[in-house]
Amino acid sequence: MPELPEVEQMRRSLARRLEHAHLLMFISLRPGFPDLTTVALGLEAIRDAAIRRIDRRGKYLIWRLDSPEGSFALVCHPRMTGHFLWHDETQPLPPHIHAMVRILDSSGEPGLLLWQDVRRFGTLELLPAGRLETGPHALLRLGPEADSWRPDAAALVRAERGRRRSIAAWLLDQENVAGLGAIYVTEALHACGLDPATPASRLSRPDWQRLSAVVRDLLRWAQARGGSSISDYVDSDGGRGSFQLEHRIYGRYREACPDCGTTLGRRAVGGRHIGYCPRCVRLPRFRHLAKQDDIRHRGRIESVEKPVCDSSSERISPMSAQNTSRMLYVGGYGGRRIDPAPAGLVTASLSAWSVTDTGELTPVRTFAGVRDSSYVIPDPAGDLLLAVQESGRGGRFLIVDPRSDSDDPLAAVNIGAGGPCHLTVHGSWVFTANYGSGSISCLRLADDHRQARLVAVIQHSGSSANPGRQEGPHTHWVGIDPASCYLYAVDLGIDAVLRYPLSALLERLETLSAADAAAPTLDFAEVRHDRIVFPDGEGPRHMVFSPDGHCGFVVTELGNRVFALDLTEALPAVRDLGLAGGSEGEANYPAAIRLAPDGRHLATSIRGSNRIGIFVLDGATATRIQNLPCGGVWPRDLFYAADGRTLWCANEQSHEITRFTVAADGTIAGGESVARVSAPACLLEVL
DNA sequence: CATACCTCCTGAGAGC
DNA sequence: TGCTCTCAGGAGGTAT
Ligand SMILES: [Zn+2]
Repeated sequence: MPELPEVEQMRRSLARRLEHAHLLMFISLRPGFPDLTTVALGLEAIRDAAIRRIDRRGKYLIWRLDSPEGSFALVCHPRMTGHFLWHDETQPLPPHIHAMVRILDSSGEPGLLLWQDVRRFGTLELLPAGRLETGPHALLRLGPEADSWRPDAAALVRAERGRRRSIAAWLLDQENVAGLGAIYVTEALHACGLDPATPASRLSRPDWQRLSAVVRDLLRWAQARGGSSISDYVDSDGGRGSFQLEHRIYGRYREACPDCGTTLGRRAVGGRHIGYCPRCVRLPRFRHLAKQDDIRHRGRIESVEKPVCDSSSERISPMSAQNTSRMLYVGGYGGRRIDPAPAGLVTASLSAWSVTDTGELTPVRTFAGVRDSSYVIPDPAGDLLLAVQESGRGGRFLIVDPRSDSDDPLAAVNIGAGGPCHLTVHGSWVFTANYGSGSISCLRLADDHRQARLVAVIQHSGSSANPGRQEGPHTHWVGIDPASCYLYAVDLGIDAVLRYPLSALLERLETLSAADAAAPTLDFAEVRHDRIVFPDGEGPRHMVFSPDGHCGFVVTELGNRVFALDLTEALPAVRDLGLAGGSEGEANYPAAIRLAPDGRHLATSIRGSNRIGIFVLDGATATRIQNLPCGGVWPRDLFYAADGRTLWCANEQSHEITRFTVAADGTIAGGESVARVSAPACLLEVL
């Protein structure tokens, strides 16, 4: 199975129990496999082998063993199907087990580990530690680890000159980069718009830089997801990865390209196939095939040498922030949701754009140290930005100084929960909505707001009607009403808006904060709140308040509706105001709902049919007056400029910002693409 | 030498 | 149903 992320997952899983364990016996079950016999005999001669560490190099797993006879390395290569699994001896032995390892773990418990390898290509060998550093082993010839591959691009251009092999063959050669295989080569090449058959010698210096950056990001992202689990592959603890759900090209031969719809093809490389999209490739196999009109028609870049912005580039243009009064910040998943990269595409997860009087956007800078910022808000107390970072396991709260020369946030604070997607601030308190964990993290800002500390996590629980999306709580939005009476939390997973009386909550948090102990997790049942219940399966997502704070409007992601909440009631009921946008019968997943600065209109973004709905407010009700195409694909967020004349739309899947002009009657027009930025997820315009 | 092809295996799924 | 065919997370060996 495994490529680097999967072998790394195997390593982590094995290390949990094997590190500091003792290897008691290695039993070969196949007398006919000479390699296994050799390992068994070798280990028989070593008494009392302590397992110091489990390492990984490329796709090799290395058990580091210490014994009175010296140090040894058990070097394992899983090839296609080899892997270890823990065995319960009361159960029958699974098929294709070729060896067993008896151990005594650090707590004195015996364990039996099986080596299973259906196709028998995997290898196990025992080497004296010295031979790892010197011998002729292939392990010694491996190139740099793919997840930290930072090549000297100029040297590669020089080295490849005059050679003919394809870039796919080059990447698969473990002596160039270690750890890549068919999956990640396929995905990385598509992300770079490279045909697998392109000769490696055709790559320019920026091409190599971009390719290596994409490879690093891809592998790190895949590792955070536990790798790819195809068919029934599991790690030694039975765990599955989830990156296979994000394969865009691999395993989709003859299906439609997720980026352009063209039927995917494949190229034979080294006896197997690497998929690709014939239309998305920007660098064809041979230069003479690149017809100018074809390239123009496709809107792709004119020259491969044209510099491409990636997340490691510091400044996009030297223009400084203080020259312009309006600034649009775009947050999102720029580092990882990758694309065939048209010219001018900004791939940062947080970027700043100056807004001219005519509404044009000019990139000012990126923040390379910020990853996956799913939501960004201003700190009302100063000039800082507050954001949440939706990273693999533990989410983070970020404080960013947009004026700083540094690309790194001032602070990145663990929020004790996963998948944050929204946040709000009230004085020195920050609350994050954690979609992944279904919780609210409460953090206290330091006096200068340049640092923060996690004080408590309020954990929701429950589920609702949609088995795929509502198997548990998924807190999607948090906010405080204009009168500062309640902290509202919209939970998509349990079909409810919860409102926590703010003064009581803050009092409790202040007490916890003063105690200066580790942040506790509070069951939401133990924190006073009202529960505003939605119809089953609606999946409430985002909310806005009417200007007087008496009324709330909630858009539901699963039901595609807008609901009104009369917040002056002791227990508000929800009132259905109709479709958020699009049409009945379409698959629509609304994302944003925003109040226009005139206080009389609402805008909704409709993912699916890619529309924007405009509502006119009339007291506690709202009526939809427009249902327009958003100009892009998958409108994830909207933002009204402060003067109310412009509405920005972040199109996550077409990687662009579209712009609408807002008339005095609240209707919008336009939808032209004004900026290319990869996977935008949130917008914030400040003056 | 660099590069393309073949091989070592078993099982799953498609097509007939 | 069963049969044949192709393909699968890899890499080492062998012809050109
Ligand atoms: Zn395509």
